[in-house]
Amino acid sequence: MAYAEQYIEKLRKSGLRPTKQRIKICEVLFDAENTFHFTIKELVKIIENQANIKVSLATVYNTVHAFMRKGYLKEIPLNASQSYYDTNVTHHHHFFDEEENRLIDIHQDDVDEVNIKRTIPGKKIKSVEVIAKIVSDNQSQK
Amino acid sequence: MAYAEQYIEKLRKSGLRPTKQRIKICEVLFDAENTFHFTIKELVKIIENQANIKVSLATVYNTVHAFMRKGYLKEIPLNASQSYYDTNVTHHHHFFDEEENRLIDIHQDDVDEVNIKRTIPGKKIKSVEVIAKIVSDNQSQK
DNA sequence: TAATACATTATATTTATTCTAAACTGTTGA
DNA sequence: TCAACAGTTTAGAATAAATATAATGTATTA
Repeated sequence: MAYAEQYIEKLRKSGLRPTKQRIKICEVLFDAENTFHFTIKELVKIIENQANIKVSLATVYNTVHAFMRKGYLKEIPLNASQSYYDTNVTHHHHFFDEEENRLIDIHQDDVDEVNIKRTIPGKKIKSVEVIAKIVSDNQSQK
Repeated sequence: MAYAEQYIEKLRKSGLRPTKQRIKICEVLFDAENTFHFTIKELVKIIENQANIKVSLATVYNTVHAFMRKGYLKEIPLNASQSYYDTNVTHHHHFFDEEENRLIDIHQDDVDEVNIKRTIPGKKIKSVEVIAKIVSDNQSQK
């Protein structure tokens, strides 16, 4: 709760009113020592477990989208039934373990700069994401 | 229709019965001179427009999934409300134009090999996909 | 502190996708 | 060739994520 002030500041600076729901969501997302991945469903569950306040599903969606627009969160490009979000907004990539449905960060230093030689007239590259799908490495493979 | 024979062959080889619905879907997907991207909804529309036969939505889903399992199609990793599929199953990457909701192929030669230095014990990399999001390049930007 | 613009909420709605169970069809082997 | 079977198609129902709605509540402002 000690961090509430800085979240109020953060929200205000980006033109979002610091409501108690948004501050609570900030605490869940940005108090954590490490960045992490989540789905809306998981986020709702965390809020339910650690908060005394009730936050409606619509608010969670709205807030997550607002935070994305402000660059506090990013969406991980994955074809999953639910969207995955990342509190780590620095430039990095992901392994996706399809067997365990688990995302693992790949630090930027662990991937050579992705250099795309082709350009599209009138467009510029906003972001580059690498998704490496991984599966069990059964030794006994041909 | 001249290609029907080869589709029958293709389906049979992969253990799928060559039904008239599947052959029709093959014609739509693989007769095209160029590879292309599509959503289920778009595929249904194409089939409706160029076929005399009626194919139910469930069959389209089943067939697309069967073709994916066989490696005839692949899914493009994108957080979109609908899944995007690609008839180009060779190793390549994509631009995604968020403003126009448009996918553009990036040929493998236009991207340096993505070399991931990190490994996960017991796992091996199955596929590596690069998604480059592009936006309008307004000259007048700081 | 009143007015107002923005937020939250419960609920309904939308939409993609999956499921179901009955009817149908391609294949196999006699 | 045909019966039997396993795989397939189908319409419609079910599911679930995400979005819209509209009434109520709250932060901001002057």
